[in-house]
Amino acid sequence: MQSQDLRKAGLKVTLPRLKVLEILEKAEQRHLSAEDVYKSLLDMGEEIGLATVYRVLTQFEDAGLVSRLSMDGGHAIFELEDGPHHDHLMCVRCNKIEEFVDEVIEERQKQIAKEKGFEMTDHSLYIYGVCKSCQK
Amino acid sequence: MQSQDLRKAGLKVTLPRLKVLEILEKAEQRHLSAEDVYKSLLDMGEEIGLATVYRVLTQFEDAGLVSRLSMDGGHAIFELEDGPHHDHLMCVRCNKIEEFVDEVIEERQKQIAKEKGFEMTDHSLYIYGVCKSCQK
DNA sequence: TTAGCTTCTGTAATTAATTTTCAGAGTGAA
DNA sequence: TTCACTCTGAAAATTAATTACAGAAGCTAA
Repeated sequence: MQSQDLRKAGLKVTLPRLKVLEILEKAEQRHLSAEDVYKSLLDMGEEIGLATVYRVLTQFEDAGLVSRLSMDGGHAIFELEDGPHHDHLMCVRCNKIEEFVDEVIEERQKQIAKEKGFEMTDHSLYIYGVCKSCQK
Repeated sequence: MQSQDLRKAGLKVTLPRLKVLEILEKAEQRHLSAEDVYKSLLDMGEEIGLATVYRVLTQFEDAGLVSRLSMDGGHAIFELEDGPHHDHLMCVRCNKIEEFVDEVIEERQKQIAKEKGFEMTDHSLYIYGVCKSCQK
């Protein structure tokens, strides 16, 4: 029940928030820009302003429901925070994003932070390349 | 001689370009935003427009003299391309950036790209945390 | 060194993504 | 159901970065 997720996050249950959450959950591609979400809403016949989409996504981010990834070119994409931590592989041709989990790298990063005297709070790793289907 | 670097990059030798290059080379912190560079120019008494700074940095990037890093918050910082490839450790308090090189991670990344059928072209890794001097 | 073609530069306007303002509408605790 | 407080939409504002344009260098060749 999505309404519960919203309430748990300290957010009132409103139509825009329910719809945005629904889109994030049902999207076949897990990584969406604010614009993508906005377009999906229009496709669903929902009249929700772009400013509201941004607002809702930011609230979800603050609530830990989604995470924001800053892309090159100065725009952001959002993904639902379910499952465990993962990193990203991104195709430089079609912009498709794949996820992966790797313990070796996770471990090594902690190690490096420690060596440098950092108290690690987070990290972000992107591998860029040409995906299988774009290699033809 | 900096003029040589510019000419080699196919860029005419002009005052703005020389000055920007000089700042990138002499800065005590290797990671500067366009705004930072602009302010440094003003401090040096150079009357160079911000648009020119952006233009010059972009040209340097195209020429491979500097690389552009997209930060959270949608702005970019630039660093001089000397030395070997490295990744970044960033303090979430003071925004200071440290660099590190790690073969284990480099190797593992190639491995992962291969497993996923990607032809890896690049990657970017940021470890975020609180640096030693901010931990007090 | 000078002529002159080409590439720069500064100023101001423009773009793109995102955020904010403000007044009216909706939500939900009592 | 009431009512305070939060939310929303539309439009304006902000921020980072890019672009247009006309005048100002740089630099190759003579």
